[in-house]
Amino acid sequence: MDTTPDLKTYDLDADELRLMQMMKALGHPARLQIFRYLRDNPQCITGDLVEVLPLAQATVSQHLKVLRDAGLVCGTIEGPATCYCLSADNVAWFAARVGDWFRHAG
Amino acid sequence: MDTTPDLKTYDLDADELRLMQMMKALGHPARLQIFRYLRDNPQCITGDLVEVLPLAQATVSQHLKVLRDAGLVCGTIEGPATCYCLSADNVAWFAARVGDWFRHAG
DNA sequence: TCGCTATATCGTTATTTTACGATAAAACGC
DNA sequence: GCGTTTTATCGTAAAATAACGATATAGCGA
Repeated sequence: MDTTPDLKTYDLDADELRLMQMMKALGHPARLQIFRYLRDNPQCITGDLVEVLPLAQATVSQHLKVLRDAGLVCGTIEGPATCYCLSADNVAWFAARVGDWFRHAG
Repeated sequence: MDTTPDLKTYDLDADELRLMQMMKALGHPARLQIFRYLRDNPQCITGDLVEVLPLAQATVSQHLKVLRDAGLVCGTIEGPATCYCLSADNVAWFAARVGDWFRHAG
């Protein structure tokens, strides 16, 4: 007899989950602002972002973690501060994948 | 004297807000699955999606509303059912905008 | 008209997210 | 070592989201 459970298998694969996580990360105004700031001001530190955004330092740090976990941003310790920049490869992957996924969809 | 309030003006413009809303809408597994299904199966009805997804009918309908509000999907009444398909123009806009926004960012 | 089908919306609960102040952790100058 | 600076993390409260069953709406056929 068949022991395989009757699961619905209309699932997302690993790449699609990654894509989804990135879109979820960017689907918040503060995080899109952070992303834009890093795009326009490479190599800035957390304090620069705190100054620009209407949010507490803890909140900005939390949003940075979401962007880091999504792989869109990386921070390197620079003395007492942390220097952030976009993760070029992953951002390029994101842009390319969105192109593949959506461009010929309409 | 200066009566303008000292607002932080590092805001998102209308296009960026629209982009954000679209990414937010797609940043959920069920909605990305719905989008993919509509991409691969144009002109399907709500019931088809309910059959494929492990969610109740009400929940699928709610997700469809989010996608509609984001402008990614449109539904037209087709007899007793509703026929859904991707909003070609807006999806193309999304793909193009992501390209602009992210491609030369890394 | 009376069901029957398909779907949207309502009302509610559980979960997740967001935001903050307070507190740790780490690097540097003195 | 001792402050100072900068940032991450913790703990928590408020708000938003996700999911469901139940109900309303609308079209079509008998």
